[in-house]
Amino acid sequence: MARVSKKPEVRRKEIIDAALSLFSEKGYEQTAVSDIVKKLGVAQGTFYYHFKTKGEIIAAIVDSLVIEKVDKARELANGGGTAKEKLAIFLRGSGTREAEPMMLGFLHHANNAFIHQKVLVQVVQQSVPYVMKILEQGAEEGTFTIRHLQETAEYILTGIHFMFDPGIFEWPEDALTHKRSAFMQIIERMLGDSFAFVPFV
Amino acid sequence: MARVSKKPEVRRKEIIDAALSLFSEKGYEQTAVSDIVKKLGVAQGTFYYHFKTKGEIIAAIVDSLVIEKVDKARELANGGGTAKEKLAIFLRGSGTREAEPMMLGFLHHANNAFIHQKVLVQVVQQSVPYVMKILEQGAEEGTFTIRHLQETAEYILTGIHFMFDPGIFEWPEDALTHKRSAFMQIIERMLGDSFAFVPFV
DNA sequence: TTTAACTGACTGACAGTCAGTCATTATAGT
DNA sequence: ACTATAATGACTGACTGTCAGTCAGTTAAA
Repeated sequence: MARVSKKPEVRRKEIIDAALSLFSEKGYEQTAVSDIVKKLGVAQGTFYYHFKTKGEIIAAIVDSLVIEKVDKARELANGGGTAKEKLAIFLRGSGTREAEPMMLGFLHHANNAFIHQKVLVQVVQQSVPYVMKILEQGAEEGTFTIRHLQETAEYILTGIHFMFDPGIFEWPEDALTHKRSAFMQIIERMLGDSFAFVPFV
Repeated sequence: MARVSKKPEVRRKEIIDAALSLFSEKGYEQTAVSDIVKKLGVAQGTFYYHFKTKGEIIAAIVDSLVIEKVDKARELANGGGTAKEKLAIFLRGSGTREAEPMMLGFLHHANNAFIHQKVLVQVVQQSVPYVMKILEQGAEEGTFTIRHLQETAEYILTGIHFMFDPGIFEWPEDALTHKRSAFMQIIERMLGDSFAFVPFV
């Protein structure tokens, strides 16, 4: 075969892209390394020159997904607006078809559940500081009163990322809108948002 | 080989038990069907006489785990005590070493993440009615005031089962006690528990 | 000339198959 | 009641196809 040498970074990216596309179609388990290299027109050894195992390619994909999602949380926390607005945006943008670059089909394939879970746990844990920042801002603005800052942030993130992820809980499409607004209200009360809820004492 | 015929229910149970024990040691992926039948001293065909695929044995295991956990929620909901007490018991009993029969080692093996997830989702969804019942009781007792009954139950269950499951989030042992009590307080406020929290208005 | 990227045939392990075996149980003939 | 015979269904184990991972050797580029 006509042999082409490329810089490792370039080849790695090619391999990752091809893998991602196949994982989206067939799922991780159902995609053979031989499928990936066939799609690229390289030998199987090439794959193993750049990646130690088939699983290692997942680590690479997971990392890039996590970074992307956590970045959004950071930007939101550091951007402008009231805490309440930021939180609403955060909720609105979760569990939707958009937001994902092209990984959507890949992550939500039933066979990739465990990768999905890894991503979510990482995203939740790494986003905690940014949500805490938003909550602190809300406290300063007088909108929120919070006792357990970190745990509250963790719990909100868990709700957003696990409950509203279409790959975990598969809520019917029409129930989602209602669920999301209910969730927003529940969280507002959790945050002691005095403008959102007056207890009936 | 000396051939022994047994009733399918008996054989199935034998196979499930052997599989469970091996999954605990080595994980699901790392256990070959040939390992399972070797342990039992039967032929490989016997396995495939009783189960269509290797994966099917998981469905059987998952089902029995789910039933067991959901049963506990139902008993709690139908038993005696105030709603607040019941909720406390529910929180206390989650994410601990005990409570599990022998599946512990099996579910928390890193290689079984996806089975674990299936169990959790099923448990959450099937427990919702029982937690709702507890919340309704709390409303009647005047302890709780709740707007979105179902969503609140879903969110509480998600918190309990995902956040506090040692196989998903791996919190350090000493942080757990504090986290659990913080979680209880967050939930009490979420439920508008007027005896637990007075907003600083 | 050296080195780093690449090759592709090969290996071992595994999930799943299948044609056939044997123990058990039901039925019929005496 | 007491066998012979048939039918059933649990069980066998050698076999197949597929796949992750290996490695000794090849070639393009620096």
